[in-house]
Amino acid sequence: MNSHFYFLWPADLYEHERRGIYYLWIVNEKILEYFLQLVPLSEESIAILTANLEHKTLEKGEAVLKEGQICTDVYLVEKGYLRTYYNKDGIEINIHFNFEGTFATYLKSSKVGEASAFTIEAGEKSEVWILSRQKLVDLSLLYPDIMLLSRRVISRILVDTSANNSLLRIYSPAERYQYIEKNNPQLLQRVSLSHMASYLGMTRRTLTRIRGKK
Amino acid sequence: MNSHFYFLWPADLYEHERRGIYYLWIVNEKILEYFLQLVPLSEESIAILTANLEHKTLEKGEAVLKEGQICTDVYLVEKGYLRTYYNKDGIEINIHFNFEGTFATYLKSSKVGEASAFTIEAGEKSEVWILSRQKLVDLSLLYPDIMLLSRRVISRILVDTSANNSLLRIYSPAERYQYIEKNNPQLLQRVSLSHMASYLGMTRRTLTRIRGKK
DNA sequence: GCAGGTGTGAGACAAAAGTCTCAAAATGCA
DNA sequence: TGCATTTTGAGACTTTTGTCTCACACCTGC
Repeated sequence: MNSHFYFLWPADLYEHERRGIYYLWIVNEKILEYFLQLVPLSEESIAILTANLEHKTLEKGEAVLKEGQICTDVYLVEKGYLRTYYNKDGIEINIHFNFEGTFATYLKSSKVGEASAFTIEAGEKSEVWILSRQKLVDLSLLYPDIMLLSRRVISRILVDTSANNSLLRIYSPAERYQYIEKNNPQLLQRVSLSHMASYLGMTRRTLTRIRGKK
Repeated sequence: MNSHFYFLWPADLYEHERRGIYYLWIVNEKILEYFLQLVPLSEESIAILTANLEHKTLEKGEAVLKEGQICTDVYLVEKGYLRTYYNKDGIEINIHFNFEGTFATYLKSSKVGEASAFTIEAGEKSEVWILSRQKLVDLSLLYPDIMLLSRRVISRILVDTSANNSLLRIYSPAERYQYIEKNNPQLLQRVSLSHMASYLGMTRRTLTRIRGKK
């Protein structure tokens, strides 16, 4: 995709370029919806955004971001899910799971450029769309609706990741499991119990004990 | 403070009004610095912002936001500290502590208007400045630098509150204590052990055991 | 169908954390 | 200074969670 062309002269698109964008629009209808759920976008902004998305197919276990790398992109999950984990002495501790329609990135002190403490990889065979954070900033300066979108995306990521912030503090292990069972059952259906255990801040043994008691 | 006057005709301030603002500016030099650390502001924006700040002195245990209330403001701590806690069956579980120069609010799904699950009260005798979130939004539309400020404030709050997000998941109780000891020692100096315990996701007994072992 | 990898459930024991309690220490205030 | 309140440290015991282990079920590809 010749994204620079769109970036520099968005108003000057040739007809065949427009057709190209229209084609993309059809292909990524679902993805577009995810953006439009956050904020209404003009046709031009949609074209620019779509042109700047990069598609990637990930096999299970394939990483989009590895520990120590610098995270320059935002990942939007189309299919499958991304698993964010921390490696503690060879043991993976799951921090977050991103399912269809959600955004993932490594945000630390809200700056681009800090080495990631986490690895983000596909939990199952997945389709993701990659959006450069720098490009998002650049486009924000030109398009007010993209500025809004960029705020919402980052804000959504932060709210999502901190949603379970107090879970471990407030609830007992059994209560945490019940909370997920009630509020996020798809987690239990799609994520293995071993992964759930570290996500819930307990060992696999404790988790099976809780499940057994019911 | 006749904040509406400034809000509607910021450029038309009378001389004595300007003097009023100048006076405020002197009084809140420290507060102003907290804003300027986040983003450079024009003199006009500073005047508007300062005129829209409301000062409050809080006794220890006095709340700025109670569970069930709707949080419409952002609180900036000048002196003392704010304690955010969740009430679980009569037991207070501490979620966050806000010291001098930090911002507190109840952010849930980044919307204004959801009843707060937490109470925010003074942990010691405190001086706070209150800024309406709605006003921040309104001013953002008029002043680009306040728009930036508003983003930074919210983003700062989110990053701060989610900084310890993975602490409970990744570290053992003893490691959590050591982490705080190393990265946030003022917490241990100013917050009582009972409050620290629930913040660290353990009981007071466990915390004293950890401290005793050193 | 079968071999090999992956995920799961549970027993046995060890270790850690929680509960209840109370006396000592620290703090605040008149 | 002295009294009342709050905060803390720790003993004794119970309950929960973790560690190590192994057998079994379930896929998947050959």
